[in-house]
Amino acid sequence: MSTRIVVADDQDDVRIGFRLILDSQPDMTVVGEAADGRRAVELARHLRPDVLLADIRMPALDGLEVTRLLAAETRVIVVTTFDLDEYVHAALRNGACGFLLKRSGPALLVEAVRAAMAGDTLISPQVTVRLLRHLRAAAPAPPAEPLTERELEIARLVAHGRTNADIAAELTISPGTVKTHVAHIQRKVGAANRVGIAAWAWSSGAVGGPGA
Amino acid sequence: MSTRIVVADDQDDVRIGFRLILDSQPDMTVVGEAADGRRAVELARHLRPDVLLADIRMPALDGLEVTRLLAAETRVIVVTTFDLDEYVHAALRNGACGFLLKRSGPALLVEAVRAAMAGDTLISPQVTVRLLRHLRAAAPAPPAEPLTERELEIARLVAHGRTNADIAAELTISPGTVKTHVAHIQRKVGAANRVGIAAWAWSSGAVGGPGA
DNA sequence: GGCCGCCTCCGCCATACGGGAGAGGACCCT
DNA sequence: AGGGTCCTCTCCCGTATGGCGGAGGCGGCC
Repeated sequence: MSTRIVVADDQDDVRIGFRLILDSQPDMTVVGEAADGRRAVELARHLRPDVLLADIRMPALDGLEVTRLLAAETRVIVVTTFDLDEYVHAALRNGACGFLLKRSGPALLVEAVRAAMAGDTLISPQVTVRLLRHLRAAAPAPPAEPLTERELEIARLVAHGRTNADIAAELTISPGTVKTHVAHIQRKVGAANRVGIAAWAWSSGAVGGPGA
Repeated sequence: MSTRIVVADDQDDVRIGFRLILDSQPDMTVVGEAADGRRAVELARHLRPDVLLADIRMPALDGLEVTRLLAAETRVIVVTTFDLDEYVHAALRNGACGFLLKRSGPALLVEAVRAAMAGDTLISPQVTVRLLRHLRAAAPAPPAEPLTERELEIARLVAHGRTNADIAAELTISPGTVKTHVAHIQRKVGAANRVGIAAWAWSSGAVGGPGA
């Protein structure tokens, strides 16, 4: 069974190029093309392809909107020429299963389709490097002094907005003890108040991020 | 000029496989192999390859440590069988230029090397999907009521640990006004206190995250 | 003109928080 | 046995915060 693909892009030559690349794969078939966003949605709903490749800049409906509308029913890979941060985030937030730059080359295009089929997400390396800037930026700001296990535990609770009394109850210790821990954490991470602890925890990945 | 590569992995067959794949590329040459981390560092410092492929689980020194030691001088792509979150973050934090699962296949291996050479970062699609979990999870939690511009501005400042007086000074308004805004924000996002606002802001992408 | 949302400001009061200092017990390592 | 780290708890005090209600000015919309 071949992977059925729809290509949506307002430029004829791009669609032709994609079709050429994908059809040359033994297990992939381009079953439809759309030149604007509205048509892309119609086509996807009608043909029910396994994967939709959607350009961002399209008439009628842009690729990000198309992604939002179709994410629940079709795997959408967003393709674009411009690696603007807003695009990447909007695309992934809207449920895209991949983000490709047109200049990434045929091999990655094919791999992105395979990844999407497997339920994974391939992002162009040029884009990934920008996505990770935040993560890298967070790295050089680890606490000068590392937190102990208990402190980390409390820091996480603080970061979720729990009060000292709250935390004390949860850990079955005295509120005073929580205050002591919080004070230590503040000193260690250089926070002026508990919100500073929250900011540190969220930005350094101690919570919320994959680290949680 | 061919891309010079060193492969570090304690399993013979893995090294052989990588060498086979990479040497079959016209523009890539494996110039050395190491079976443990210490040897990998020595080899990299001696041969000065363009790219080092490093397994995580190795004797003497694991791939994450190797990455940390060499990141400044060599492009390191971390390769592993296990897509544990801690691995990914540690690797990228330590300066890796790529993160590959061994089961990702030859095409991605080659692409990862090319990406590293171009200063980009390729991450296995299987891993990316986990990296993005929090980003996706953040989307379905928008505030029931949307914040006004002013409120969003203040929410961001709150999320960074600023006090009301602080914020008032920055925006040249009265501290009382800030309190009013904060109270409104709390009600809208359903936070019991200002740290709850911070948690909302960080997790929903209003600040810090890619959304900022 | 009237309605409404937004931003701005005011006061009062109870509570949570942050700073500082001190201290005992459990555990580990030397 | 002694030193170290970590967790636990206590007291005091000043400030920041959160909850309450009220109010005026401004701009857009009907």
